[in-house]
Amino acid sequence: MSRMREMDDKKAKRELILDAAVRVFSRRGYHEARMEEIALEAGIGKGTIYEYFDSKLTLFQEVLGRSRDIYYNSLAIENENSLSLREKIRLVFLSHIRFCQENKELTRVVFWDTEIMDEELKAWSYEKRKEKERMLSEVIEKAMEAGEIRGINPYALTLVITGALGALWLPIVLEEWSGDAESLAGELTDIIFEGIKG
Amino acid sequence: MSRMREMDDKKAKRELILDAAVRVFSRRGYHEARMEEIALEAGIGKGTIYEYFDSKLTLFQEVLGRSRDIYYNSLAIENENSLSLREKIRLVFLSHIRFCQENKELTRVVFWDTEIMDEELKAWSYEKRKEKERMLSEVIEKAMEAGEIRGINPYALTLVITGALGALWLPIVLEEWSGDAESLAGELTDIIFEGIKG
Amino acid sequence: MSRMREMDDKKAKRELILDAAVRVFSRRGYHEARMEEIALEAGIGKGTIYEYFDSKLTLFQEVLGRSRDIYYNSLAIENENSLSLREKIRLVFLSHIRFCQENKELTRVVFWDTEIMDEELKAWSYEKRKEKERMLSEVIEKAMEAGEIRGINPYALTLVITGALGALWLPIVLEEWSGDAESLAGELTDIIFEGIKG
Amino acid sequence: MSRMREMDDKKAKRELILDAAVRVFSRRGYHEARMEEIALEAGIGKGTIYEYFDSKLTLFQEVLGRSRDIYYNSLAIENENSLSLREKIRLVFLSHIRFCQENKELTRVVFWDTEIMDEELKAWSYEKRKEKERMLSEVIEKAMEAGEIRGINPYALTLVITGALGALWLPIVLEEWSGDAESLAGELTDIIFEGIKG
DNA sequence: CATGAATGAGACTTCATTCAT
DNA sequence: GATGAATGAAGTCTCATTCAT
Repeated sequence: MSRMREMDDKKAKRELILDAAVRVFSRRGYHEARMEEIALEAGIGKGTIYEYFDSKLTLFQEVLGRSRDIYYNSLAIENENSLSLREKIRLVFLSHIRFCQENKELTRVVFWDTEIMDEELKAWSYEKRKEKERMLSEVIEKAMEAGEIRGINPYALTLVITGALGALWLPIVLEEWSGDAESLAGELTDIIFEGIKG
Repeated sequence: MSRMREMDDKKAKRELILDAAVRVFSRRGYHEARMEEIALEAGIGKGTIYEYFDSKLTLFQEVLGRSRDIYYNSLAIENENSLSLREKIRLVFLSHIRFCQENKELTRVVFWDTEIMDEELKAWSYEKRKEKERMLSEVIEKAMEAGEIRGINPYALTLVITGALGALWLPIVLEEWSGDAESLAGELTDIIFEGIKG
Repeated sequence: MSRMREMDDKKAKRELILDAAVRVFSRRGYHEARMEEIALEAGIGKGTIYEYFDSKLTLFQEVLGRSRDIYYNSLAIENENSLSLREKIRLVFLSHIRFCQENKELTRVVFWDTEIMDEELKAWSYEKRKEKERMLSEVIEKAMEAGEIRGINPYALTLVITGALGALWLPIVLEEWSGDAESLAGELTDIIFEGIKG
Repeated sequence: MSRMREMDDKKAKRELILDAAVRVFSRRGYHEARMEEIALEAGIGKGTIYEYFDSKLTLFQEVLGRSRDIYYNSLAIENENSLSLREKIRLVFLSHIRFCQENKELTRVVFWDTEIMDEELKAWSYEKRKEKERMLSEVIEKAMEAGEIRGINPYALTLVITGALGALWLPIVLEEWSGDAESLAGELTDIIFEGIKG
């Protein structure tokens, strides 16, 4: 076998393992994923994984890294310098939605949260979130009827608001952001109400 | 000891364990948390936890449930029916930020994602996110200079956009949302640019 | 309270614990029995058992010892020296069957071959059995000398009798056999004396 | 390694574990037996046992089941239909004594009335005993019809025979009795057939 | 003396990783 | 190189026993 072909084989088997790992990590999360299941999914022996990856953690890091790279590449906004910001943002949203729709397993690895989640807890969690969404939607529709806000898709607004909330805890908790709450709350609300159009 | 006092003690010890558990689950995540560490943190013996909670999962469920309840109660928007939507949204943002600032450990339990996160991976993850933010900020500032958008806090806009993105994968992947990508992307962009004011 | 009364109380509580222990050991066996269940059954606190018994093993040893004493006393063949061997054997069978029928819990403790058997207990158990065999052998040899029975290996007869006794508790206690004690004792004795030859 | 050899190895290791388990269960009983001790006895690692058996209980069940099968097969009286009842009974005693003498550890596992006995095992155990009794009763009744033995209660005879068998293992295994199997079997049969009457 | 909350040694079991074949 | 049987560290949980009240 030529050295070229050998390397291709080597690369191909790595790829095989990574593909299997994406699927398994996606449906089990890191801790519930078993090396044996990944090997089985890849159709190879358990020990073979260790020929290509140092450890479970290493494998996961590569899976996560590649998945995120694929995701970020799919956003592809840097190549579109001629577009307006509006168009760029629209494109980001569009690419994101399409990526998620077309790569559910990759998406799960990239955005996965709370790994344990036995069925009871999952249901409870889901209900709580739905309740929050229902509450928000109700308030939004009332405000729309009252003419306080213009006609928009309430679900889209829900996404914007809950999204900002979800994005807002990490810098505070992990990066020790300690700015002024009043100003930030005001600025966020201002953007949502007045828009950013120049 | 009076029966009254006894019950207080019983309750107090439960509370003691829950407090310790919040701290340990917060800094380790569910799987990396060790029952022994929780006991140590609470200043009690390993077996004592099992006098108050059936299992590790049960304990975590209570910690998560209580943390979320505290969080949702802190938002407290239902009692403020007289306020305008604008004011309500501002209040939600404000409460959220203040809660996160004042209850970092609780926050971590409530919003925690991807539990493994050894230091290397955490750093890598952080860098990737920062890069995304920098990129966005740059684009935003350019658009602001060009007069395409009005003068706003770029970081606030970053939060709105990345937040919406972060909120957008779960319904697609877990709830099998399969609406039209084009319309949703358009509506989201529209909200951000035009605002929602009536 | 008088010293006399105190000692009665002390004795009464020991008795209370032993009674509870017989019931629990009988239905659970040694290893599955929980000290807490014994305390509950006795209507006292868990710690109180340790005021009267050094350990679970000690408690079991006393329960086993007393149960066996009660059993052996119920056989009561030594006081009946005037009887013929045939009548003695019939009486042993009869007493055994009646004891089993009337003391199912005690019976279970006595005959349930528990695996614990620390060295001390094993020795005690062994000695008790040997004593029973010696007694039987003596009686047999006397009867043989007296010409009441023909020349046989006394040990073999001991095996047949103690064997039948050992085989006789399980159907009574576990399968709720409730036939007529007199007839069965008679039939067994008859077989042993007359043989089964046609 | 050839697939044939592999399977032999796999089987051999199972056998290795089962052998070690017989020894350890025999000298410790179920509850006092430690998985680590079994592994040590087998000269393998603790985890290896779990490659071949699901749990400690499963392992014990197989040990007990196999031991009993070996014992029951050793009795082998069903193939000897031409023999008289007297000869059959003598053979049962003989086989039993020889089995106990030659398989002390197996014997201990078979006759040591362990308290574990989960429901499945209990049912299995009960069924096996009932089967033994049925077989004996059948043989007895046939012999009675044929006039080989006189009219007696077959159940009583069953008790005498199984009782003697049950009484016969302990002196052999624990007290290292090493008398002549032929004579003892003969003497027991003689007592049962001829009776002891002078 | 009586209690039961607290304890921690020690059991079973899992599973990432190794290594002889 | 590929394999999977073997490993043992490490985790959760139990329960006899202790001891402050």
